[in-house]
Amino acid sequence: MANAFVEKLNGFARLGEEDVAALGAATANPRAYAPRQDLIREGDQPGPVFVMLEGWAFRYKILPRGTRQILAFLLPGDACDLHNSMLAEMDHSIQAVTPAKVALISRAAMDEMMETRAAIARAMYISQLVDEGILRSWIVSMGRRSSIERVAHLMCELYLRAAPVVDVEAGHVSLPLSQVVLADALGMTPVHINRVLKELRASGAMDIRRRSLVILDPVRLVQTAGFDDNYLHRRRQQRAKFH
Amino acid sequence: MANAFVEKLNGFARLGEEDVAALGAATANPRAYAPRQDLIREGDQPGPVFVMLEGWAFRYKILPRGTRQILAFLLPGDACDLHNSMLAEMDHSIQAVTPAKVALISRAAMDEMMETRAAIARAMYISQLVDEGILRSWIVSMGRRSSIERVAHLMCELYLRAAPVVDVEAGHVSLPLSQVVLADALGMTPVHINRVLKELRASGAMDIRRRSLVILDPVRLVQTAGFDDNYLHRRRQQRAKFH
DNA sequence: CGATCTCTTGAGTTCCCTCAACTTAGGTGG
DNA sequence: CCACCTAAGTTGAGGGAACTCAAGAGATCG
Repeated sequence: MANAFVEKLNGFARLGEEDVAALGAATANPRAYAPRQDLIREGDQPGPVFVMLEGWAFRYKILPRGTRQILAFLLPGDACDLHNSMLAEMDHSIQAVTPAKVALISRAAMDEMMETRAAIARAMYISQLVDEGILRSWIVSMGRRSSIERVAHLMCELYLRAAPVVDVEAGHVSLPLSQVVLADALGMTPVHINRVLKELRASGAMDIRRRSLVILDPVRLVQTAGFDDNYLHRRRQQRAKFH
Repeated sequence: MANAFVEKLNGFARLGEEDVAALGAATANPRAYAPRQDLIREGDQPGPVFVMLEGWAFRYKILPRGTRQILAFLLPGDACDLHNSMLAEMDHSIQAVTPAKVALISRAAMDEMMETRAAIARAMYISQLVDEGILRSWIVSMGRRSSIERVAHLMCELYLRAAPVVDVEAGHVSLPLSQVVLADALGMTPVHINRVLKELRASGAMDIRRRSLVILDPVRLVQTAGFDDNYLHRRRQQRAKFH
């Protein structure tokens, strides 16, 4: 398979050879970003579509008081909002977590692909709907789940999203997120995240060590999270399973 | 102006006469919904695009434990996800708050409009981006704002969104949301919402009486909310001001 | 091999929740 | 038009989840 982007889109709509070729060409010259480097900042004028080929990134926003809220994680294969360039300015920033390779597809090239390649267009739209579903699931988590449920839920989400695109062996997936990052994503403090992780570890459900996530007891984890994968709309996909 | 939908889209892209006519035709036969009636339920197969012409609704999700999280408010002029019909099933439900008039635009009719009417397509895409921005701002609120900031922020958002489409006189706008609904939207309990509203009332920033929102001190409200309207992307719009 | 970031643990505090009772408003039928 | 009924709003008291502050241990890197 050419790259994570192609792989992901192919999970949403059956791509033909020409589609794959077009996507391959569009992502042929990725740009490298260092950890903590911003791909784009709040207030910037949106330009090309970003496509993560390697590495992780996140969308985030800094509040007046200096606190940070992470809004989404971008994994290999994920693309940033298709039509963003229609807006006058970004309302949030995007930053690399790990060293990352990111393809920049110009507005014109993207438009052309969307017009001439129906399968790609379809896959991109579905992908965007899924991203929105994830946003909504985060709102649900923050609003109505306890901290332990919230952490467990995010781990379920990230496991299922990461499994198809990174090296994974039986419930073991690399998770390059510090506790500070997790805290800012889940609306908690790093101190409390630490205690929750300890608790999840103690319960035997999962373990996070050296930046990798090991799901020891999938059933228990899904149960404590109250996790239902319907919002990821993985019908057509080579669904990763919990173990 | 024909209706709230036309008015809203015209705020995002300059519509021509033919565009307005096409939108008018597409929304000519709205369906009526009663308060608490679901427009569509989680698990249903998505069909036509919903367009709110009159009344308020919200997206929501019920958790296994029976708690509810509201994910977004739909005001007159708002449309539900353009490409939703590509998904196999809804991952959340939508319910009317007030008596509502809702146009149902079939997938085919919508596709045709998007293809032939560039201004409409552009406005719809921008509208969707703004909706996503609102989702993200809710995540920020839930994650990093105190309860009083959260309430104040939602009031700012709803005031600016409602002002263009409903009867409003100098900081006074009708707000048909019970405290239970507000609580489920903000991830709090009705009891606490009540106390926060009392506090906001006492501070002189705003008042909610008989289902209407009165913004008494816009500056103070915006300040306590830490509100910045950039995420609503109202550049081209007949921007409602706070008073 | 010091400097810095990340993680861990403890102690005390606060914000928001739970439970419970009461008041007010709105709507319906007698 | 009032009597009743139910939904919505209000207030108090007590408890608990998560926060703040603080300090030390463990990694990671130039």
